[in-house]
Amino acid sequence: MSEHTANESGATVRERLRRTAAEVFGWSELRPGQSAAMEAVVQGRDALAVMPTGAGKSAVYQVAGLLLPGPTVVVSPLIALQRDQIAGLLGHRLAPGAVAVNSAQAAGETAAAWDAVRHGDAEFLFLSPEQLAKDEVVERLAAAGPSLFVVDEAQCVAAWGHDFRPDYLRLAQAIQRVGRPTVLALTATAAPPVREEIVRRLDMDDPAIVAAGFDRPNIALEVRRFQEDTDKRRAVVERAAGEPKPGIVYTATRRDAEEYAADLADLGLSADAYHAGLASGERSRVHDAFLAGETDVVVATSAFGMGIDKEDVRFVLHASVPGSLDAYYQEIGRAGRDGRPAVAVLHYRPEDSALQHLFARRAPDEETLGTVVEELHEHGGWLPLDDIGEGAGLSHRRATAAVNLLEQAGVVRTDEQGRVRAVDGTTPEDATARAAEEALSRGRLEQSRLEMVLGYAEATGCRRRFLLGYFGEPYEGPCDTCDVCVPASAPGTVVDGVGDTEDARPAHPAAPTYPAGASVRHREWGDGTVMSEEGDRITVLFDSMGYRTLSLAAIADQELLTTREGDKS
DNA sequence: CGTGCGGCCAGTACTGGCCGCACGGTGCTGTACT
Repeated sequence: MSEHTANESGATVRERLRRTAAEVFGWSELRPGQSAAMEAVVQGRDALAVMPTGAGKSAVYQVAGLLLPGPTVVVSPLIALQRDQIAGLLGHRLAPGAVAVNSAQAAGETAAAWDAVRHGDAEFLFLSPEQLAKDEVVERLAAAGPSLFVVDEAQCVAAWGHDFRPDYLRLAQAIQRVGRPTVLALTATAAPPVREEIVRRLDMDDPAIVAAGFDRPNIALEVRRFQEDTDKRRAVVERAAGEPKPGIVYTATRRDAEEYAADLADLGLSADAYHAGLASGERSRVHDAFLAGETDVVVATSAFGMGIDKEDVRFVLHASVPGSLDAYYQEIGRAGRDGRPAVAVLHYRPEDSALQHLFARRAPDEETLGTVVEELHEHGGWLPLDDIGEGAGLSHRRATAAVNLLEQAGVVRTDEQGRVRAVDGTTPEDATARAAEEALSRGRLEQSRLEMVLGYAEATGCRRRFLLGYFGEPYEGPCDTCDVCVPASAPGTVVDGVGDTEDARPAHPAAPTYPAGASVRHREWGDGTVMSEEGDRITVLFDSMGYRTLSLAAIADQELLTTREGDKS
């Protein structure tokens, strides 16, 4: 970053951003969230922007990247998303070059991309986190001197980094190695603890946090509870058939996706299944047909979603509970982007949460952990990550996941060259035990996230208030567009003066309350932050225990909670 | 943790029920073959 940008006044920066947005991209005005995030990064400050899709997240790095001297690196989880972003950029006549480096393109294309970056012909370089695990890629990038490092879909850091795509948890090291450019993390959905985790994992420095409003008032919220699996299935199919099209049905398993799609097709609807087990050709066909408006319903696992930029989705049904409200809000957020009425219905059977429990609690692979620990202690010095577990035949992914866990447990360190070693004074037994404890604590947090989903499903108060509270947004309610505020028996025919409505609202007791955002301390569970208040219960996010719901009566009786003065940082 | 499927038995000629076991989600990558 040059002196000249660092010394600019906010007003001058705002003006330059405004001009660039207008001249290069043709955007006549910037939204408050967009310009706040742009201003921060142009002035060299890290930023995390939590903005709903459609609020123009990409514009933040597109405009800011142009005002900073070096190239902009954009880490994106899917190659298809990288393509979309590049196509979007190249669509603007005056926009600078944008290239990608990934395994799906020919070697010649990759070589040309690096040339363009080296010669300053490409302002934007798109990469997966896995690319940054390669020394060669890191070295080339470092030589290009990037000024801005963007992590798009940053919720992936928290959601995928721990086991599925462990290179997400090594981005912080990669950022250091390419010269520590300013870091910009972008996501559509992230509850406060997820934001905190993104900031911590990317090692962001006092970031500006820009969070636009979460509420999507045109999406009606509904939960239906079932005892029997067959009743639930019938309800899902009937609902999907009955609602205006197009829509998405989310299932927990690939098999369910296939079965529901077949059931809907039997009713004469154009319905496609979508999941990661399909051939890639079929996946693109389903994806493209849906975007083109040729499909009534896509029935999918969580594989379907990122990159679905479709305005007129009228419903998102869940045939089974998702693993977190973060995932849930992300998925239902694909409905009603045109601002017209849409509906999100969660079909809930308590038994269905078993699968998500399993995913949340999955223990780390102890054998891999043992192998990695042994290797590091035997070697003693700094070891390139890819050499670890090589003899034992561990995949890059498994070895990286184990190293990440050990690093989080504080028994392993990484140097400037991306090599790792055991921290002095730790024994192998110690290392394994602490890593296991770390994994256990993470499992507890994951489980508490699932508990919040069940809390939402069984909420007796306004669902919108519950959801928004989870994302740290105070909301009074009633919303008049959820099944609690407007009972389903009389849709659209709410009569004024119905006695129940008044009674359903929480009383306002004279006793001390715990407003959302208050810092509290529990006798046993330590420090936490109040997330939401519903009726006679509050939900608190504890630093070490995850989410817990407490009854106000029990708190009062046993003097469980004290309010902490001031705020933790 | 819950579900579905294959195997088995019982004991009747087609089906029904029980037991035990395997399986369950998300994508990048590089390499070996056609």
